[in-house]
Amino acid sequence: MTIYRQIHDIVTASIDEAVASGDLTLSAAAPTFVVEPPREAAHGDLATNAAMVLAKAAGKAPRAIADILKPKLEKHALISGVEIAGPGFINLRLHPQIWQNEIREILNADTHYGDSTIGKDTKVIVEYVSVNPTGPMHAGHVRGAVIGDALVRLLRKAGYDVTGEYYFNDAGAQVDVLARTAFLRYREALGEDIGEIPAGLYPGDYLKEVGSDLAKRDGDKWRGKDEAEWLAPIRQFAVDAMMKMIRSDLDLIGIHHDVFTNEREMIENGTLEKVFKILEDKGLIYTGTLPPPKGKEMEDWEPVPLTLFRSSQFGDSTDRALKKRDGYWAYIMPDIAYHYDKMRRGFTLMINVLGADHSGYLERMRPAVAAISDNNARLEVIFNSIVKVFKNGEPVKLSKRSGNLITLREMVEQVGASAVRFFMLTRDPKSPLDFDFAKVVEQTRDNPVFYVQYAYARCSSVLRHASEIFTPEELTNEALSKISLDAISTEEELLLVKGMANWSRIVEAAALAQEPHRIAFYLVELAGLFHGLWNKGNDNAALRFIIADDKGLTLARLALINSVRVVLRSGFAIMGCKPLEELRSDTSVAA
RNA sequence: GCACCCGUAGCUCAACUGGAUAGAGCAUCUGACUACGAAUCAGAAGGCUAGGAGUUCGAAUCUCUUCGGGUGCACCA
Repeated sequence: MTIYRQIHDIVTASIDEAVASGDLTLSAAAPTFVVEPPREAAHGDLATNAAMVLAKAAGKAPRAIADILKPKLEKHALISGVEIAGPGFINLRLHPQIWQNEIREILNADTHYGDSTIGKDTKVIVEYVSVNPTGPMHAGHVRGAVIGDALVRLLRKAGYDVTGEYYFNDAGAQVDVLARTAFLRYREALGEDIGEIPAGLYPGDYLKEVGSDLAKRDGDKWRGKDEAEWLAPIRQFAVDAMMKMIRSDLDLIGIHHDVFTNEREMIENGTLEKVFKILEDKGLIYTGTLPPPKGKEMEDWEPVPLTLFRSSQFGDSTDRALKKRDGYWAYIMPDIAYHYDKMRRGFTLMINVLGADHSGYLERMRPAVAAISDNNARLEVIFNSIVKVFKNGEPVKLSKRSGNLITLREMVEQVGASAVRFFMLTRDPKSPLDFDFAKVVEQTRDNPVFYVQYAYARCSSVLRHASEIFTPEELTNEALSKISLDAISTEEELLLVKGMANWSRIVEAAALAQEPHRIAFYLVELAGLFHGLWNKGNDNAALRFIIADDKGLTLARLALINSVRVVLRSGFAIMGCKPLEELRSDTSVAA
């Protein structure tokens, strides 16, 4: 149990006690209150707003309620001081042993430290990347990929039952274009001069290999044949090749989805008809005419009766067409069917990570999910804004046409997977992000990636030195968790421990908010606490971690060091970054 | 026209989802290396949280509104 929860229980008990003794009368159930670290360290170790939120139900001023609770809290063994401050905050001071024990907790739990169970009854699917299989992953895809993967890891740590999924569209017009380009490359591989790739097809060289592989497999079997004959098999071949390429790109940054789902299979096995029938049975389908689109010049628009879904009953601004005028499915239908499939598989929380250019998606899909699940499943979308790429301080234009598109591979090769991942998580997904190649590898305070890695490397450095004095057996987490930690008592040391004790709260808050970037901010903060403590040792040799003539003190401080390493590793694990033991000038920040 | 997102120190961003005196880094100014790695640390200065109104014990956060920026708004995929 975390310290916060222990204290929360104690406060609850003191409220109950006050009610039982008649000191406090509540006209309603006690509302939820929080126990959290105060903004100002001078206010104590923990603070609660309990007295303030009780004010209404108790019909008393917050400070008066605090006065009633204060003596009851003071009696408690864990609490060394109680102060009432400001509008009615109750500030608590805890005995140092609490924090010393927290170090033991960390050492014992190892990277499971901070694990939570808040998600244990929720089956959640995170759909991310989902890039169409028409080319390699490029810079524009990386942010969403990293956010999605970090979210999967974060939710798992918070106890959710998580599936990370990739959904690819292998049934639309784009993959036909892919197939035609592949066919051209195939003819090229057979020795034909195909000239320039015509506009509208995919110009990239990556399809040359697909063409030659196809020639290798099938010989000249398709040459001179009608498109009707070769389109389907070559499309399949090309899509498989693209997915293979994308998966190896994703592997470069450590991303491995649990499930890959494709659109074609869903269309072919009749899911769309089935879902349509379900909506029809619910009375949500009718034939009608949509108003003309607003804000766009539509010269060829004319009112046409279409098969519509009553999505406005579920909060949409308009009903949506499910069939085109030619009677074939509208593009939204496979999406609805896909989300039906997610529901059928038992997911009650569906999170999609999408680029900000899909902002209209949520308005359309939420009603559909509500309708097919009878409001039992919730759809959330994390929109991530564009990443502006800079090289040598100059913005790099990303365009498929001009061919100067920066690939994921290029990014990873230049700065390393860990640095790419960490950097992508140093901002709220909604804000635009500048990715400057020079900045990401810069070894200064200004670069959060470096700053956190440096803290970890410093910890490791101390342990390397310590291993000259102590045996490996003396330095295991298990051994260190058993020694006396009374010596961990300076303000800076305790501040660091308090920072680490926050880890579980950060994990829970970040998971509930579905905001993995908070982990990055936390790590930077924790690294700062550590660097601060380290420098005390520069000012005063008695505060260094290794004190040659005091083995007991040194071991206690090594326990602290090890616990810092544990928490940093635990955080890195969610970020998907590899901690570095050493950062020599001849090695990169990147891992 | 409508919807969604954003607007916080000169710059880049936080603020634990309604809490106390709004915090960090960069840049500016002061200080700390016979190095458990100073690639760091300590300090100073910097704010009408875009403007206005409301909700309540309490607002950067919630509501309304004005302004400014981004994205999207088809039977396309």
